[in-house]
Amino acid sequence: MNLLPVFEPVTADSCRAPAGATALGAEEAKQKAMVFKALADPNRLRLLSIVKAETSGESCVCDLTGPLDLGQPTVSHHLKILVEAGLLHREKRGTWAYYSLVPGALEETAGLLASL
Amino acid sequence: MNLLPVFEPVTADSCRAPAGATALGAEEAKQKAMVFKALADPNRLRLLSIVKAETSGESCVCDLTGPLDLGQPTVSHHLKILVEAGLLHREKRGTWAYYSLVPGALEETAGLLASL
DNA sequence: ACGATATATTGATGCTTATCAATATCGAGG
DNA sequence: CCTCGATATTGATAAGCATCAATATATCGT
Repeated sequence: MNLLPVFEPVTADSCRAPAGATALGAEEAKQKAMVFKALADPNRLRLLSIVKAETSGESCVCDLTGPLDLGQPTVSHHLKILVEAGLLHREKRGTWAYYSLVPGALEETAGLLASL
Repeated sequence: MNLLPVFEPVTADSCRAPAGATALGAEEAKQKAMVFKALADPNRLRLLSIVKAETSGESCVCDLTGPLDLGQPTVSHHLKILVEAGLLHREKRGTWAYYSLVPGALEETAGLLASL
């Protein structure tokens, strides 16, 4: 699952074109909404924040389960969503899984707002 | 409902402080998540896009119901959510309701990502 | 090979949300 | 005042989501 630009054939079924012709297409909107959906949970925002604050650039799940008041499976679930949204990168080394910010992902997401 | 900075007393119930001490607090995370929740729907993104694309800076509901494949009450509901998130401004003139982008709101939201 | 530890997956449950149909409200014009 | 048109609200329903308990998987140390 990637977030590369998706070119969408302008489905010309819209009744009229009241200056909204250049607006976001349905498919494109769905893609962008997926990223914001990943951000639309307080615990996931905190996860991102913790990973970002880590000086080493990466955190293992054991470091993330404590600060949040959540069980380990739930944290694992949230991390998966963040990875699938393209915001976090997961690397497994031995028994541990290390999560790090995908470089530029937050900036790119901020850009989604500007290009609405 | 505003989005001004909220100062939260660091609830010192976290077991340890593994460099995550400076991370997002629970209350602050909930506030930010609320804004992203408003953006986490394809149709709401399209609504924002249409309003933004309008040269006059504002759109009435009748202009917004057409392009989206949704009924009028649903569009009204989505617009309300965007207003409550501080992203859209609503002004009623006569029978019509005009929606416009809150100046700087999108940029401020983008800033939320940078300040994670 | 075995037990211990870290993480992921599954299944279930309660809560939230997107949507619509029906109705209410509110302003304009006759 | 009454009707019409535009928007909002309510109630209901179905889909989605966050969470947990239990279990599975995988890796390390002995």
